[in-house]
Amino acid sequence: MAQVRPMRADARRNRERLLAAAVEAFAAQGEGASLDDIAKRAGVGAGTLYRHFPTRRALLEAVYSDRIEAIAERAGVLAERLPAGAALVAWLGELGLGMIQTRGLRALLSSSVRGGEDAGPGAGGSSSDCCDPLRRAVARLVRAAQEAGELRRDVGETDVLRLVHGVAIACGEAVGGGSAGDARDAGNAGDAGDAEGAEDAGERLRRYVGLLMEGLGPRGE
Amino acid sequence: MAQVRPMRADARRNRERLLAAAVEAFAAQGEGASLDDIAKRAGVGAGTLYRHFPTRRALLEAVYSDRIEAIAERAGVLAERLPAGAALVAWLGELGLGMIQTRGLRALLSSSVRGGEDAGPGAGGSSSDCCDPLRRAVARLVRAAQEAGELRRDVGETDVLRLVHGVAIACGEAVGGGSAGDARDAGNAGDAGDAEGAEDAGERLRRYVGLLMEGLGPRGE
DNA sequence: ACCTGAACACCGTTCAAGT
DNA sequence: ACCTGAACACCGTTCAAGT
Repeated sequence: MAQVRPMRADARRNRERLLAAAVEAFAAQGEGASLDDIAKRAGVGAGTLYRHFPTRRALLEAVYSDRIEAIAERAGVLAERLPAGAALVAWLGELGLGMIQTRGLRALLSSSVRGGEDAGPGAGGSSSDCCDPLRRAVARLVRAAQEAGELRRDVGETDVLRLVHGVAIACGEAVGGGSAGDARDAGNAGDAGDAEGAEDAGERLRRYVGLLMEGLGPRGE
Repeated sequence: MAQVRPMRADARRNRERLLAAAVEAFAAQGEGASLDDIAKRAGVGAGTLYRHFPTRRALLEAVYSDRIEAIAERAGVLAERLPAGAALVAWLGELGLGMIQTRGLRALLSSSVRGGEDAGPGAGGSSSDCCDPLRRAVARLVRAAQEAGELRRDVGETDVLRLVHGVAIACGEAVGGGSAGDARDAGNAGDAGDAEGAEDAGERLRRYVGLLMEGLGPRGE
């Protein structure tokens, strides 16, 4: 499963450089950043990028897999410290926050959760997916919350993951991300009686996750 | 505001042809369809496309504005026939269905609802937006539902619009859309106890809107 | 075994030249 | 007043030639 022979020194170095350039590029330009540009900034030929990362998705995964695993591991911590329902809410908040702060992360979960589309060319069955740790994490939290009677039993992990993803999309970009044209707190403020003045994406996320969880609570079960 | 002088005959004809080609292209390839291709299929030069529709968004709006207005008008009909809360739910279902069936529609509402990003280059303030009819429609339904005590008062039209948009994203593509590689009912079925066998995006949408509305109901107000 | 960079196909956008 | 299509800059991807 792991590399049998260690990589040649120059290959290893090029890989590092590519990853470093990609981190910067994705942060600055979003998940659609020019691959050619990344190769150039890394000081390697375009072919070298493709040799190490055959698809854009492969590069995205390499860049964000650590982050994804870190988020997944938070599930265990929260599950220990909080009652099942609260742990689920808290974890969904953290996941959502990660997604609104990091476009690349959102793109990755997006293509994983929506199935098909662009889940990678080699995705015959479900095979393995960099978001599997998130899947496992949410599965545990969901099951625990259901057993504690704090979550309706007719929703699955995929439902929850999908809904959080949707909610994160709904919240819009976090400010200070990097794109041009910030400082737009006006927008549609003073709409009607909207509780929405200078609220930012993070606050919105918390609010929406809260609403969602009320809908997910055990009704007249 | 409207065209002062009527368009020259050839210009008018080219416009029609472009629109027809765009409808087909967006339906087949999604909102990212090649503009060059659209011009070619319409039998006009690339410059002509840009003369009539200076941005991709302008073309999208021209293609889908009728559809948007039709959806907005449904709000009035539903408001007459149903209690306020039910009317809102039904209308959100229709809007969501439109979005999961028509990628171009989703793209349009997306850039309108998420503010910023690509709301068009000439968007200084909020100016006018092709989704304004939807805004007005949802505003009426929301207000009515709140006055009837069937919707919490701390959510605004924009919240509701955003949430439906998110839910539609969460549902994924409708089958039979046009993309390659359908017939994927397996995917992650048999997950755990997931109520998710061969469920399609439409059913999911209804389910999610239902969940959402339970969360939006007046809690212990 | 790995790297380079030219080559190809494609796309969006502009603009001088036409009618 | 409108149209055409060549031209330009850019991007993703491949592959022969190098070391």
